[in-house]
Amino acid sequence: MKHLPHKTIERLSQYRRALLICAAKGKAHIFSHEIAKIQHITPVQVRRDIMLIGYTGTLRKGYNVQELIDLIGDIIDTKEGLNVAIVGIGNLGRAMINYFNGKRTKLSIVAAFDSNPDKVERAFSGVKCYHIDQMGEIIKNENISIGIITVPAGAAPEITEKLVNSGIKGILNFTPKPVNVPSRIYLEEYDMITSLEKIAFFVKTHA
Amino acid sequence: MKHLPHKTIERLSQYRRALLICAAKGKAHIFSHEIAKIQHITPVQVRRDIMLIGYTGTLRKGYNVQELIDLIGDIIDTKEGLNVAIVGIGNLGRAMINYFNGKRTKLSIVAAFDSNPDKVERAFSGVKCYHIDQMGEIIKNENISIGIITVPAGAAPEITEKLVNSGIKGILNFTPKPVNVPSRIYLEEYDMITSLEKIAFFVKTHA
DNA sequence: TACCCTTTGTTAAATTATTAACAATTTTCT
DNA sequence: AGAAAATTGTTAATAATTTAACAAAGGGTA
Repeated sequence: MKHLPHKTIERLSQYRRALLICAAKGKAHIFSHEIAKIQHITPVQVRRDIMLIGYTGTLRKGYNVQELIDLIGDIIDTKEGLNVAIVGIGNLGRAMINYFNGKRTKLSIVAAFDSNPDKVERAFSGVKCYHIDQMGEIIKNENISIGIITVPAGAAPEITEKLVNSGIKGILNFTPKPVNVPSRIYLEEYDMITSLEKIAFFVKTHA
Repeated sequence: MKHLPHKTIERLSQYRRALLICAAKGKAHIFSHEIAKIQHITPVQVRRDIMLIGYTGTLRKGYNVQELIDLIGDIIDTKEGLNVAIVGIGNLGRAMINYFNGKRTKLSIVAAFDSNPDKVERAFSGVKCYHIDQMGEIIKNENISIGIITVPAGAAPEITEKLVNSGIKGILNFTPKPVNVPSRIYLEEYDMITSLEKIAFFVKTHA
């Protein structure tokens, strides 16, 4: 299989989540237009994405829900799963942990870090919190490959550097401050304010 | 001015934030490559975005920081500002409120809603929480145009419907469940799990 | 002055992403 | 059997986005 576009990867993740819900309801097959409806996109796009991963449905029944779930899993997940750490146990950090607890996934948050002594050595929704200075050690011992940054913006560069030095492979930065990482590390950044300002712009102009 | 691309709007919001920091440091002028460095993009893209909004820098000094901030404000903000409500006072909802409190911006979170009686009538970081049943009334009285959904996924469709019926203009949905809105309403959705799974994929394939 | 360096503004090209179009296939109905 | 309807898979077309290329301008310097 050749390159899968970034956007396709994102949609596959979302298809899988929708499919898992369908599977739980006992639905065995699904049509492209049904998936499309759930995700507010076009059926063509769904078929195209599915084509790109080399799966084939049947003409009258559509796609086999479980097969598609499994195939997307083969593409996105690693067999053993990946371990995740969260840095910064504020409201956002706790939200992430809670968010994850329900889901069954190949990604597990296995450690948290914070600089506040009141938080270290405590567990948050089952995830133990360590002091930031222990980051290098824990990340290596626990084989953690992804770090989520949910600290205040000012601390982001320093935390990023620590994560990079600890041998992390991917980073999700939720602070509004863009951070720099070596090109071997995959970086994703999301900024809530930007999302809101974008909505504001379109509300304003569409009015 | 003609259509500004979505991506340009997102970047303008980010440029402005970077520029505000520069201005606070007393920097009066900035080059496209400096902005680009901060945002990890190319200088050409910065110049192109700035061209699209009709601003012009000077050849030897670059762009005037304050002028650019003001112009981006003219584009993104409304003069009087927009009011925002947050629905669901869990960790994520509180994170959003805290996030906003520091920033000076034309968007203000003026109300929160929750179904938990222990939370209603309380204030969270200065934002008063009402019962969900009061949504229609409060949104009209407070002239709220944007709603942020931070409830558990299962409740998302019902909350969305209430927001729509209350006359909201834009929605930011943080639940993993895609919601349906009439086309007159601007909808933005963000799903943390998708972001993480995307990172996982690239960590896996880039290894 | 004449040349070099830097930076903007902008057009053109390339790339990426989405949408349209449609042949092929299977089922259902008459 | 033959026609009609629905759906997939795929190629072609379109649209959106990014990147490249480069002329023009200004300032420094020998």
